[in-house]
Amino acid sequence: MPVDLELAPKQKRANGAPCCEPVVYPDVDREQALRMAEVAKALGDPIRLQLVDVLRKHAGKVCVCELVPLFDISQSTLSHHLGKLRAAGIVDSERQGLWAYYYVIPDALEELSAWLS
Amino acid sequence: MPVDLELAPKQKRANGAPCCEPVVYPDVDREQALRMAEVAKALGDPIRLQLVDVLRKHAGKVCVCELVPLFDISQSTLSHHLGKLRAAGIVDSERQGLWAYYYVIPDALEELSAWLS
DNA sequence: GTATTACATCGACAAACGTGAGTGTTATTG
DNA sequence: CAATAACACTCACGTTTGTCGATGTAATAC
Repeated sequence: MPVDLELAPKQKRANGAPCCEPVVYPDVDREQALRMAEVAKALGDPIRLQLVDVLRKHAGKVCVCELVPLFDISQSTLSHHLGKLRAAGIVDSERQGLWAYYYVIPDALEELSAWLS
Repeated sequence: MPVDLELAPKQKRANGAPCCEPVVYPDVDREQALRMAEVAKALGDPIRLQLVDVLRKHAGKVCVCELVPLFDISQSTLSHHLGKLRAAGIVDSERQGLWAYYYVIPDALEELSAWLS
């Protein structure tokens, strides 16, 4: 919201004097920021974002062989993206014979989602 | 939610036959994915995430000179991060004499936030 | 006018990234 | 058994990233 608080009428500080006193501080500490940024970074690729979208909407376990034809990338690149999502703690997978099934880890997106709301 | 739908009992496809028919599709189209991934990517760095946190919570325009002492990075690096946030359409700035004031663009995070919820 | 401050931009660097071709591993089919 | 499918992993590549020091630009203070 463009509240347009008073823009503190600053003055150039005297030689060597400290600049503006900071009057605002982050509510989110470094630890939280690291966790949420890791999740956001993993979502920061359109293919990975669509992957998560598919997995979330399906709300079950999806075979990689169903994901491959949805995207215009090679199988190895898709595997790489799934690996990134797993490394970020967003998804996990389960082997079943020849097939691998991926699913979204419940609550993995919650902290970021809550912060954004 | 770990609904654990039936894991379709796949069978190895015959030589040359198409693999699994995809039964799931993304709800989010390519355009949306590109927009949201751009925002997520910009939030995918802990310093930028904290920057956005400060600017959002303050709900007004914040002078760069107040932001610099909050983080353990050089002024030029901070400027670089603010530039990235601006390029992603998350923040904008306003010059006032020697000082620059940054603020979050209303609704810039809305699409991503809604998708995550 | 001169000195100095606030901020953005440039140049450089190592590290990480997205991508595909190729390879390896394991399981299934026949 | 042999052939082959599904998937992850390795290697190589060009691109992007985060970082800092140095420089540029514009405005203020004296």
